[in-house]
Amino acid sequence: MESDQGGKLDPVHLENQIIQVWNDEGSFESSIDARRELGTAFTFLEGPPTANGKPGIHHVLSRLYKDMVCRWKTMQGYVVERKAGWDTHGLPVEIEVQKKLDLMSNEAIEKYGIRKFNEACKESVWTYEQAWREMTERMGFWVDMDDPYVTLEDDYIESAWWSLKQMHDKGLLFRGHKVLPYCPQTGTSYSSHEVALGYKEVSEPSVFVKFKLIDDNASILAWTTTPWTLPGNVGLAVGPDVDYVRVRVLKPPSGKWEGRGFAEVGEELILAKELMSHVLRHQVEIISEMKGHDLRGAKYEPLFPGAINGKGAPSAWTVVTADFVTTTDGTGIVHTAVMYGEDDYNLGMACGFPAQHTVGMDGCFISGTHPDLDGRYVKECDDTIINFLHECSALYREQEYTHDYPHCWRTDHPLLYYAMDSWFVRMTAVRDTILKYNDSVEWAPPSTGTGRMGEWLSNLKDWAISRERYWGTPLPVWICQECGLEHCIGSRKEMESMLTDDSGMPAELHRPFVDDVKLNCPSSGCSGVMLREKYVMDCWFDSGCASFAQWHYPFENNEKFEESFPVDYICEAVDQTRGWFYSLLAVGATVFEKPTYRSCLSLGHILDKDGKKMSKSRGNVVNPWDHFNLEGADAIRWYMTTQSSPWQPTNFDPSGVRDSYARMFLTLWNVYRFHADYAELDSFGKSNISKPPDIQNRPSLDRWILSQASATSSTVNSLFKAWDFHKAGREIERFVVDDLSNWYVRRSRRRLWDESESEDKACCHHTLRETLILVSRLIAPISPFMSDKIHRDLTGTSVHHADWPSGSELIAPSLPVRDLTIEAKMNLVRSLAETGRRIRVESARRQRLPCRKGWIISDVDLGELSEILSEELNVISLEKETDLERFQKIEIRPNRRNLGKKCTNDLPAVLSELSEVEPDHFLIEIQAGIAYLSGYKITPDDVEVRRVEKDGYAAMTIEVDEKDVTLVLDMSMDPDLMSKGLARDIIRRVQAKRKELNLRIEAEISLEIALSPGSPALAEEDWFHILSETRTSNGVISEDPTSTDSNFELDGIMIGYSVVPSEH
RNA sequence: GGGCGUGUAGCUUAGCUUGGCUGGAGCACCCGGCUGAUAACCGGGAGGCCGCAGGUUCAAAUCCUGCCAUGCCCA
Repeated sequence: MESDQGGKLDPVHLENQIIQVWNDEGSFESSIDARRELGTAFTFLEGPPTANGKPGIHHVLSRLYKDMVCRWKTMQGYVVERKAGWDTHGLPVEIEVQKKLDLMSNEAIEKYGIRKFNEACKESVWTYEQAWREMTERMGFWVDMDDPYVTLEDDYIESAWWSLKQMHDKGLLFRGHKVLPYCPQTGTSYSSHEVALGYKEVSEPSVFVKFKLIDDNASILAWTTTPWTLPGNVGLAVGPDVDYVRVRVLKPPSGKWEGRGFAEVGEELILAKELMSHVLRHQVEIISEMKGHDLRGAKYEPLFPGAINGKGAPSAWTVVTADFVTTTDGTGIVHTAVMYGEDDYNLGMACGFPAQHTVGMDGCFISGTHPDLDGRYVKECDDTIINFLHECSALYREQEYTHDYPHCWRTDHPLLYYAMDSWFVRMTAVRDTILKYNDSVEWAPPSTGTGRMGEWLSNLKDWAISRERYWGTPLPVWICQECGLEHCIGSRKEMESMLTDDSGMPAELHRPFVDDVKLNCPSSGCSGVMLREKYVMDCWFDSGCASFAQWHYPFENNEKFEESFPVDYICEAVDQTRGWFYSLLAVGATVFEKPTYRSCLSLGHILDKDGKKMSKSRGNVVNPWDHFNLEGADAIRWYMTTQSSPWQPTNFDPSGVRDSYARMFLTLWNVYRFHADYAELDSFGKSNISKPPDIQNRPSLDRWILSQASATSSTVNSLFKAWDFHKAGREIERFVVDDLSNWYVRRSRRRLWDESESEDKACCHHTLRETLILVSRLIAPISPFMSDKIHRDLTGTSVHHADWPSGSELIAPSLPVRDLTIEAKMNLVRSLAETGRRIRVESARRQRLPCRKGWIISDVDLGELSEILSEELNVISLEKETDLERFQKIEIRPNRRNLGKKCTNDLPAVLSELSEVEPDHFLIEIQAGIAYLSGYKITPDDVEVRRVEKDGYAAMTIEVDEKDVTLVLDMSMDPDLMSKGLARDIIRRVQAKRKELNLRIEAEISLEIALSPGSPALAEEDWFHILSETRTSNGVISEDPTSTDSNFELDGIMIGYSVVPSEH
């Protein structure tokens, strides 16, 4: 045990020492193994971070809550294995490498070589692995980083392949299109993240186009901001319940007509009624009105005949209804080109429109679209198209339109929404199941599950899982070049069995190696060769497989997987709702027909102190090491836990970490040091602990703190169960600071000064030790370092191997019994002690100056606690009293409003007389109706009667448990009290000096006190008290306070003192 | 543009589900006290258009609508 008495806490040193101990002892592993005999697992699944970014303070948050719950569950007796994981695939990695190698297009990557490119990606993935490991260890997150799952490993990929095959075999995997923002210059489609990088405000031509109906002389008016999509037009969408009108042009336009386009007098147009004034520039008459669904099925002439082959698609070039049509802009009729808009594509699929491209992957019109357009870049054709429309009388108006439009962040070209070939998992087929599974998850907070996740799931769309990228899990689908058979490979073994003679097993399960693998077509009678679809998979698919792929299931560890699925607990920030939280549920529902997890804690984000998101570009990312190296990890963890609920977005305040350190850990540490120092003096160590005295036989102060500790433990357990970790932390902090430090230890200090062995001292040692052990267990999940230091010093074992005090299903509770009576009494005592201090402030009587007497007017019997209270109040005797009026007198005060009306000009005289009457007597006269002042009759309405303390008393009444309790203090003064007060002031100064001189508690001193002639007389008894309290072996009283080393003023009188350590 | 959150004292926040006491804490600040008790503690003070604007109600920080700011997700 350390013996640096008065030594300062060095949290960084303490924590690093504990880390060393954990490493030396293998504490993490043994904390798991020690629970195996109970045999109940609590399974945690680590959401894999990517190690190609530097870890920031926001990463500490999720790792904290992962760790906290796992430690807590371990203490409850569960076997909690924690395998680390790394997410290693995906677009961000590619972008990083592309930037580094200056490969700004797919063409450039392929020219550079996929193999070399992917090698660079693989390397890049580990850039910050070391930084992550160090952060993880330093913050005390116990997770097995030596045997992590890694999504780029062949074993992991094989498991992912296996799961995709399960989906394929269930008929859930299909080929379709997905409309994505696409840059023809770089040949890549973009994620929303990348799209967000490139929004720009642009002005472009928009056009109102007349679609001539067949067998009717009217035209339907539609509007588009992308004229280049018009050749691909195959339908017009109207809102089923929107009101439309058919109008006839009456006159040529009156005002100035800008740009191309026109309408003849007598021409008939159809558009939404609400938008007539917006759109039309002619005077018209309404011929008829109709709803959108009345227009359904109307056929019209294609603008670009031959651009799209409408064979076998009877719905092509007809009017259809769609719910997404609104009348907020345009004409209320939406031009639909299946391949160039998400709504368009979905509508096209639903209506059976032909799904054909008019634009190639190079961004140019496909040959056969129109002689003037073929082979030209679409964004350069706006003018040609508008001219063409004008010439064939299909243009009503053109209009410049300004809007935000996404541009390529690399080349600055406008992106095209483009239907890319894509592979999908048919999530729509399992929507109801997955909703049901979601309901079974215990979400914290519940609103993330019902709201954000529920909302998302009920609008579930098919999952586009293929990406035209390079660095990722390759899509394991091969297609026969002869018969078109699609085959999904589910294992390396299966692949090997189907290899063609001229192809071998790939060096690894990545591009470009798997691209070269050719397979024999398995369908009978076909001898075709199968080639792989050259896609990689969405990296969310990777992480969605974590529950089984981390174990290489089903190729290995089947038992391990089966007993850990569904997992009990996952925890990530709320942005993972549509990310990992979803992909886990999606894979679980489709492959295993089970929810993947039972409970999910979704955390709020950490923002900077101004509520702004932390980002590298803003430069407001907080480096966790700034605090690891200052207040320590415990303080950061405590701050994060207690600051707000886990799901509340929190503004990170560095001074909050400091506060947590100062208030919680410094206080706890000093309580612990107090115990440790005296335990050492008394040889009360872990090796020779006497049998603890029965709690019932300990002093009431001890019974009280143990009862409070017990109450706190139960509360904390309930709060943990309800995911209210913040409230639990605050409750522990309140207990440690208010109950333990500021009351129990302060009140017990004197008990341990006693140098002789006593029963009372033994009780105090035991009580403090037991309470500290309990506290260290309660805080262990939140702050694993200091809790372990204290627990180890007190018991010789790690707190992380200890049992949670109460509320476990596996372990019997171990709490001291509650004593509600003593809790209530102590509560009263503490309230009265505070009341006493307030009385003294109001009566200007120093705390150190004792009062002769105090009285409590209450029916509660404080018993032995009465002694504590009299010391706190600094009264020589404290008595119980029933008669409050004994200390009171009445005062009669004028009611100026009433008296003023009655007496007007005589009021001053009346008031003067009133101030001189004898209140008791005058009150009787008022009540009898015979009271007169200056000839005016005084009624009860004219005065206010108040009860106040008699001179020499001060009192205050408080309410405790709905009952009034009054404290009265005797304010009288005499030489004896003055002497005692003086003695106490001297003691306090001398003690401060002893501390300043850094004297050991038992060190003796020589003391000189210099009392000025005017100072209160110091009684002999009080002088002896000073000598003994300050451990003075040689004391003198002199008269000249200016000749001593130090002096102070008391009520205007100078007092001097000199402290000299005695030689040994 | 759509969905889901957040907005309370200089800072960090409780209260909002279920409307009703004087909107409660902590830090920082000021005054006082206490201390062999620490960057601690106690008493008191100052500091609030509870984001803004409407509405419902006898009564709104709380319920409803719109707007603003901010964050996440989706476009």
